[in-house]
Amino acid sequence: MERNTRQRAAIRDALTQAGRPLLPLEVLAAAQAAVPGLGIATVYRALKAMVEDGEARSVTLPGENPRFEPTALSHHHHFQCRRCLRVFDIHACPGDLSRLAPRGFSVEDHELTLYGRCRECALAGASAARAKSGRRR
Amino acid sequence: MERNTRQRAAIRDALTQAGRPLLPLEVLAAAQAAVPGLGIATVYRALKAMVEDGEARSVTLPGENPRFEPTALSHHHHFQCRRCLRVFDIHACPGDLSRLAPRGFSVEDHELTLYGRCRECALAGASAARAKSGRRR
DNA sequence: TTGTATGCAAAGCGTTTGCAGTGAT
DNA sequence: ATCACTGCAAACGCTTTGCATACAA
Repeated sequence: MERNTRQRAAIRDALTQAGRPLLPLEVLAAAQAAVPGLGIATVYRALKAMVEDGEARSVTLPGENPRFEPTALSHHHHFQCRRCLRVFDIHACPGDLSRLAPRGFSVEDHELTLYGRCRECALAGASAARAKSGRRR
Repeated sequence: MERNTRQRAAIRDALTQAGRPLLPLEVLAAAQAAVPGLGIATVYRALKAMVEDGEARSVTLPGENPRFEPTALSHHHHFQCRRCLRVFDIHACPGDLSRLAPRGFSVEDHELTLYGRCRECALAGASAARAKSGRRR
């Protein structure tokens, strides 16, 4: 039977309060605020258990280690900024994509990641370009 | 300057002839047909160089190690079968997705993965009740 | 009391790197 | 003759696991 420990509560809270997918080390850091002695192995074990229970899922972007997020979130996608590398949740969806698959294939699910610049980095890049070229937008 | 060695030729051939993204170990196995003594470190180094040259790119699916494919392929996406876990190329694209991003965000690119059943596994699943004859590969 | 959960340290695994020898130019 | 490339093995970083202890139930 599964037990309610301070550690698991802290880990669960860290995930739900983040608002973005977290790396195991980020979960550790956040949860250690509530449980100082928390070890990384416990984080991995708890995350694994939560994924198996369908309580959490992992999100893996190319070249990055897996991040974790609560499954409770409604269907959504991700945006990674190529400048600051942060990952954002996107609460929009292209909808049904089954028409893209070859005939005979059945599509059950999809995952979409957008790449580009987040608002902050788009502004930073724009002003950098302005300064460099000596022109204004 | 970059040199043309048997090893790199074999690795490049393995990638271009596969028709699907390959794991480093799969590249090694395929390329060893041409260069028996080939080492895994050489594969990693060659793949890294090819990615930096824009000749190849890596594809990472959740819970899987990175796979590699030639960049020469036109823009496409991937389909992973949840039964046989094989990854297929999809030569279709939902098109412009910039409307999905929050305001202020600029979208430069996107990556899409569909999940479901490939043709074979869809058929196998349908007949699984009467015969346990599901074949992979 | 019973047995799961925890923390620590060691082990695993995929990937990277140092080094001396090899081979393309 | 250079000097990038290669193979081997050691090193690395992230993740998992073995084990003795702590603590929910």
